[in-house]
Amino acid sequence: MHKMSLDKITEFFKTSPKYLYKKGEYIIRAGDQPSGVYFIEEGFVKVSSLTLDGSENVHLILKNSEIFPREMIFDIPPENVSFEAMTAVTLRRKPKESFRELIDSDTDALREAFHLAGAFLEIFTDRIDNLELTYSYPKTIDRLLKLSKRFGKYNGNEVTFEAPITHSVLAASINMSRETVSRELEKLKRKGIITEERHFIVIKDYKKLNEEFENYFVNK
Amino acid sequence: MHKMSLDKITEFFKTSPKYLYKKGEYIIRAGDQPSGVYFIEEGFVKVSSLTLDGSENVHLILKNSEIFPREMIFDIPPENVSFEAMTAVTLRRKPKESFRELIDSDTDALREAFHLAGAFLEIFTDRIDNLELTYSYPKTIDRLLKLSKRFGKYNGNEVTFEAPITHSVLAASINMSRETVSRELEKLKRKGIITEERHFIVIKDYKKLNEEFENYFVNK
DNA sequence: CGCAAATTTGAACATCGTCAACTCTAGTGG
DNA sequence: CCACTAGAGTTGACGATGTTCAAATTTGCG
Repeated sequence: MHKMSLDKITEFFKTSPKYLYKKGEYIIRAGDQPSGVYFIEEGFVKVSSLTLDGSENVHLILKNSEIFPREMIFDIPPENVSFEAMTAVTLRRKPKESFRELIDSDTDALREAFHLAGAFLEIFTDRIDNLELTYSYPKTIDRLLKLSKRFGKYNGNEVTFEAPITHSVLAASINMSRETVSRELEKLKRKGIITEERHFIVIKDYKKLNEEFENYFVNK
Repeated sequence: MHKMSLDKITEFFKTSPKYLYKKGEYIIRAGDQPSGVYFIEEGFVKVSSLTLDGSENVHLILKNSEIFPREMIFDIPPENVSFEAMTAVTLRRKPKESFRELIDSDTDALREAFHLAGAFLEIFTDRIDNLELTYSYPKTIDRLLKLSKRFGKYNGNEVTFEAPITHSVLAASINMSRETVSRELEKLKRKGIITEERHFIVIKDYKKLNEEFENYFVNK
């Protein structure tokens, strides 16, 4: 997300007890009534739903300092999504009412929440841009570039992801089959642009990855 | 959008001069520096971009009481999109600075803007849900259902659209070819669920359209 | 070491996009 | 009021891309 600090919101959650989740555990199951607003102190949370034909659909991966579920923060209808710990996760939780109260009474907190909304809009815009691509190669590349922005640790031209992004999570987030993702990543590996280490994708040459995306459309 | 009133924001724009646009005219061209924040008093505005391979991509259709561009409202990077009048359009315009000033100084206005953000998030969520569908038939139906929500005038089980949605706009908003949209609409027409009158789509049986969507996945 | 999860690979198949030719509709001007 | 034109929609054939299914292989971790 952006540079702006979320001091008031972070502060607000500091006083509540910690909740620990193990990798793979559900925090909220689709359809269940959430017990409040959650603040991620540590770890990664996968937000996903099942499509009508039974396949998984990864909407978003949340990281530390982010809050969920969205319907508790904004005035929007509840979404039918699950929240699952992708790694060991530490959360703080507050009742919905007290969060609403915070942003109703504290203008700074409201301003932070407004800012958060902007950040979400940006994530969604990225996601839409991706879904609009039709070919699997640029689509996969685009995803890697966006994931870098959100989860990448840069080291010169090399980027490592701090979140455990498996092929199948990647596929479910861009509406492609796992097999196709594997095939496209394979192409990138052969070109020496990425490698994979213990199921963690490493971008060896970020600049070249970018070029690879742009060049794709030149010959088309 | 939602039930909440946008009194403060509407009020704010009331004092600025009117701008009139004819059907087909550009309000902001992609890449141009917007001259301020626009408020739609009357008409429909198409927000679109050109994809890298040259095809049009309709992001959103804006209607009266809505404001644009997004980067003037939220702290997000500018988008490379065009704003085009789909019908005759009446706008009001204010400088960016004075809008920022409004939401910085007036908590009610900030609250309205926050609410607006929630509404946009919902629109985007709908759009993502659609883009995630893989088959053209349910995808087309889903689009019609969402368009009803935003532009529909209900009359019992019949819905007419107030915005001029051509096949080609429909196609460009769900990432399908115009031809495929035509074919899918044709199926719906044959089933008596929709009709078309002077290039305006009319949903004859909203309930059945809904069922048609859900049933699609039953046999799959 | 052994199991489960993750990935790879190949082949057959289906869906949708593209192209091209055609039809229909609405709006314009003579 | 008719002819013309541009925009919009229809239809059919074809091919490309990605999904699906299945079987084999690799990796990670207890």
